Amino acid sequence: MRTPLSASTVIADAAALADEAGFEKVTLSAVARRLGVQAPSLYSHVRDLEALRDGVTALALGELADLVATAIAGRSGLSALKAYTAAHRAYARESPGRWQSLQRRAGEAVVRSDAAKKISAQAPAVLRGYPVPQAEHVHAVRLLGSTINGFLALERTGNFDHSSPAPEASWDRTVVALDALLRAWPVHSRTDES
Amino acid sequence: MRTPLSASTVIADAAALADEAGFEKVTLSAVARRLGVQAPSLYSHVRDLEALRDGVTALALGELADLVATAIAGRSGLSALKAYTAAHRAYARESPGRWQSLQRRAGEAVVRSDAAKKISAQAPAVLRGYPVPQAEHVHAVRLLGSTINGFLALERTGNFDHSSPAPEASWDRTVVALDALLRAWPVHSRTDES
DNA sequence: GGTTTCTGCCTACATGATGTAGGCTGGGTG
DNA sequence: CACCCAGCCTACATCATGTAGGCAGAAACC
Repeated sequence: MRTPLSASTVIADAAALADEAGFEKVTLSAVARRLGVQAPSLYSHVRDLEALRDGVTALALGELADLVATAIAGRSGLSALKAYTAAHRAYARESPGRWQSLQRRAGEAVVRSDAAKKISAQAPAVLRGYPVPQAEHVHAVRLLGSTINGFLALERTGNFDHSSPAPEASWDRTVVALDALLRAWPVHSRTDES
Repeated sequence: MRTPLSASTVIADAAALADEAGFEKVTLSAVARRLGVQAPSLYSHVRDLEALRDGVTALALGELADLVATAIAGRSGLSALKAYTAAHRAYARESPGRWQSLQRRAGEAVVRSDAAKKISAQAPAVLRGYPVPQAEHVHAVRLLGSTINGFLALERTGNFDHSSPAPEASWDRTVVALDALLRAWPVHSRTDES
């Protein structure tokens, strides 16, 4: 073979396969076929199937972190929120398999990765433009993540296919609603009960 | 064997296996082992693996629809919203594998099932207690579903494990936030741009 | 009551996936 | 020039899906 395989080559090809056929179709034999080698050859570069999948997850995490970072740089408030959400949605649309790879419990190594740290610092950064008290940041971040990921997941699994209008409009409404929610957050930040 | 197998027996056992080991572990051979029969025997009751999984999804859809129906009966406003969300969360916690089976694109038969129709009528029912204009119902329903499913998915995949406090508190905040959002909805229902 | 039929699980098999063990080869190094 | 070893290979064990066809026992029919 011209260029020798490497862990990153294999993982990159797995990611491409995921985007084309869905993350659940990522298989050592399929990747081997695409690379024109025999399946056992891959085990020198990747420990096992789980490691391959985790590799794709780590790759996707890094890519998404970079995209979001560029998108929200120099923005705040609604502008930052729109950029943040749009970046997530764009990634989910353009790299569906990679995005899928993020919707699962990944190995410890991935969870501890720099990309993971970077990503989890981005939502709080967006929140800085809103009057959400520090103590409430966790909750706001979780709400934000839940809504965004949830919307993209439902859209992807076809949950919105049997009602009109197109998800597009609902997405815009959702972002605006989140903005309103964050701007009005103090209202809900009572410390007694919930 | 004492009692002969049937489609429902097989699917029920698959659902039990899903709750114990995760939906992705639902396999014809595993179910056959649990039932004490040989794998090919199952093909008389279930067309193939996809049909088995769809069966579990349909089962879960029906169970969840019933639980939610009981929960929201006779309630409205925040009370209905709390019941609606709590029922979803309880189902996700107590039947994790069945809940997982709902987070995927299911076959046409499942989508067209009565249970599916029933479920998709429940969120609009909760909305009746809120001043959301009819034309905006779709968007509100989608937002509601996105946030609830998204939260449960992130919680399940361990996204909240590395920050405190426990998801519990964020969940309550989220429900309250959704209530506030729905009560204030008219504010966002401008028809011009988004 | 005996024969027939049919239902429901069986064995046998083809295919394709994961993962292990160990062999072969060609390009870089003493 | 000989050696070595990195990197891919073949061979194999195991387990999953799905098909084909066999067999046995209970129900149905004469």
